[in-house]
Order: sequence, then structure tokens, then C-alpha cells
Amino acid sequence: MPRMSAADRREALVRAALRVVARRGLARATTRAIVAEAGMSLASFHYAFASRDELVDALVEHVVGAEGTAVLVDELPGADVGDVVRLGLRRYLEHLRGDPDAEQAMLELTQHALRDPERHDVARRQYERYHELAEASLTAAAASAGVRWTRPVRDIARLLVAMTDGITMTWLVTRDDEAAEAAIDLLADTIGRAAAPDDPPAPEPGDRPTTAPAPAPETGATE
Amino acid sequence: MPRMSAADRREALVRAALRVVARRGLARATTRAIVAEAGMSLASFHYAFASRDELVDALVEHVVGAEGTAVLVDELPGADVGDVVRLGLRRYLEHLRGDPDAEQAMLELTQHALRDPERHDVARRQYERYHELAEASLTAAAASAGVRWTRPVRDIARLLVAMTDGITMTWLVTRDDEAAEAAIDLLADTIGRAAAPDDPPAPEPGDRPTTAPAPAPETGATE
DNA sequence: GTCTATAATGGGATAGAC
DNA sequence: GTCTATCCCATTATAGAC
Repeated sequence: MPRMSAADRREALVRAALRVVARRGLARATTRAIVAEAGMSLASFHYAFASRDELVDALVEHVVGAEGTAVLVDELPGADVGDVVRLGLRRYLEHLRGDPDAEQAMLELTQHALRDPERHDVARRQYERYHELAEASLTAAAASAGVRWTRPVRDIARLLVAMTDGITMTWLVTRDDEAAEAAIDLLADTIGRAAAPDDPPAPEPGDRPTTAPAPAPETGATE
Repeated sequence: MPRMSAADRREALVRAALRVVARRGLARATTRAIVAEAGMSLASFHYAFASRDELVDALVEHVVGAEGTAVLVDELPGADVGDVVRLGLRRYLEHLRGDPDAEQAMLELTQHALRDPERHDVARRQYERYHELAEASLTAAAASAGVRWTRPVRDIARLLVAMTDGITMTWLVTRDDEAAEAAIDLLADTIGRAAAPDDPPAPEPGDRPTTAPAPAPETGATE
């Protein structure tokens, strides 16, 4: 193996580790399996990381800190807000079906993080990000559709995030595509009913009954 | 330690294992930790179980096969169906708050089961049971409230089960009680809107379709 | 049947040559 | 810096006394 910078080596190991965790589960992702996957020696591993724990930490931050796979679509002109939710969740389901092991790895890593007070915060921040992302998308969708949410957007966002986890768990267990789609449709329809026509024909473009002030009716997550 | 039948010993070990998994996580639930918890020797363990794997299997079947903690209330006279859903989910949230580690242990064991084709079926059956239970409760709630579901009850049931998992994950990460309650309220309200007055006014007074056969009119899912 | 003591395994970490 | 070979330890599993 050619010389690599320590940073590159760490990066390569984290990627390899993710594949191994996806394939075999976190419990069986031994350092030996990981270095084999990465095509390097055990000693090289310990040159890049002080311990396996340190690698797992890096892995948690990597996947759980990766820019969130934006679930909701940013804009969809002329679409009902329910449709936006539906499409976003369907898109996520496609992603899940395409790489179930990766999503299961995510769950395992999150659970692992919950077991340690320090790591718990990493997971917590990630969920905050999820919620912010979902909220921004919902706000954008409503603005684009010319409706307002009759419930706090934050609550709807949290429902959406929770549903995503729930769909993931259920689908990983049952592998029932149709059931997942039915649940998605149902949720999208019911959420769609939490929107009402935005009666005042846009005096202030950025009005929404949420908590935080929205600067613009622009589409989607800014961060 | 007094003499115990092998069955009793297995039972005691499974219970001890559950406590250890809840406290430390599945990965760190070593046989040593488990026998210490159970107050017996390592050799006694291997007298009852051939291997640690065998114990974990028994544990999975024990928790995952335990009679489901019925989430929904059976009857609630005069209540709106949305209220039934709300109350059921709140009750579940109380349970979760009361023993978070136990629920996390459930998740870990389910995930563990997913990693092995044989064990996967155990989890699958459990989710089937969850869905049946939720469906029965929803059907009963509608009958008792004199309404009918405008969506297939099976779909609503699946949404509910997914939501339970989702709430569990989110709450375990964020520990945000108010957020969880808001999500529950929102879901309950929207699900409540999937019920319409049951026009034919109660031909059979003593009807409560707990499990399979709903004498009520159109509840939806035919299959 | 139940224990103590011990073997066997596997995996994390390191020494030291190059 | 990177490797091979090795150490060391935790854990599972078993032997054998009682």
C-alpha cells in the first residue's frame, strides 16, 4: 500500500468500517475485518487510530454527522403540500430499499451512541438537524403551495422525522413495500389536511404560525 | 444456590440477561455479567444453555414474543377515536419514560434478530402481532364510538405501529417529553379525521369486535 | 447438579524489522 | 510509515472434583 496521509488513511478506514458494519453489523465489525476491507494491515490501523473505540466514534460522527439525506423535495410547483410529503417519503423509501443494510447500520450506530453519555449528544445534535431540515422543507412547501399550516410546523416536522424512523424499523423487519407505501400515503394525506388556504393573498410573504421567524419564502434548507 | 430445574434456571437467566442488556447494552451483556446478575456460576450457565447465542435466542423470543404491551385502550365510552389513539400513545410514552433502558433493549434485540435470517422471522412475526393488535383496537374503538374508518384499518394500524417505533427512537435520542406529546397529539388528531359518522345507528348494541370479525359495516381492508 | 479451575478462542494492541 | 509477528487480555466454553 502506498503512503497515505494519516487523514486519508482515517478516511479510508471509516469508509471501510461503514461497509463492514452494514454487511455484518456493528458487533461483528472487528478491527481485523475492517482492515481487511480497507486492504491494509492491522498496524496501519493503529497508526491512524489509537483504538477501535476511536474509529467507532469517528464512524458515528461521519454517518450521523453527514449532511442529512434531505427527505423532502425542495420545490414542486403547483403541488399540494400532502403530495410534497408523500413524494419525499417515497423517495426515502426508495433509498431505504436500495440500501437497507446502510440504514440498519445507521440505526445500530445511533443506538450505540445512546449507550454512552458523551456520544449521546452527537445523536441529539443530529436529530436537531433532522428536525430543522424537515421544518424548513415543510415551510417552503407551504409557501410554494400558497397555504399555511394550521399546526405548529415544528410539530409536523417532528412527526415526519419520527415517522421516517418508524417506517425504517417496520420496513426493515417486514420488508413489506406495499404496507410502507400505504402508511406513507395515509400520513401524507392526513398531514395535508393540516394545511389551510393562505387567505390573505400574500400581504407578508413569509408568514407562518410557527415559533421562529422565517426570513424569506425561499425554498428549503439554507444551512 | 439451591437446586433448580433446568427450566427454572433458564428462566432466571433470561430474566437476568434482560436486566443486563437493559443496563449495559447487548454488546456488553457478557455471560459473566449475566451469571453475576443471576447470582450463579458460569458453569451453571452452561448447564442450562449450550452457548451464549442460545441464551440470546431465548431472550429474543422472550421479549419479542411476550404478549404485546397493548398500546391502545380497549374501551373508552363516549370517547372520540382520536382520543383513544391519543390516550393509547400517551400511555405508551409513559411506559417508555418509566423504563427507557428496557425499550432500548427491545430495539437492540430486534436489530440483532434482523442480522440473522432465522431470527429475522421471529421479529417479523412479532410485528405481525403488533399490527393485528393495533388493528383490533382501532376497530373496537371505532365501533364503540359509532364511527367508521374512511381508510383501511390495516393501514391506520400500521401507521400507528410505525409511529410507536418512531416516537421511541426520537424520544430515546432527544428525551424531549413535550415534543413527543405534541407529535402524539398531532397524529391522534389527524387520525381522528380519518373517521366518519357511522350512518346506520347501531343495530347490534353489544358489539365489540376485539379481534378478527368486525360486524360493523365497512371498515376497509378486505384482504 | 453445582462448583472451582482451566483450557481454548478471538480480538485489540504493540514491538521491532525494514 | 508500513509491515509481520507477537503479546495480552477478556470471554466463551469445558474438565473434573465434590
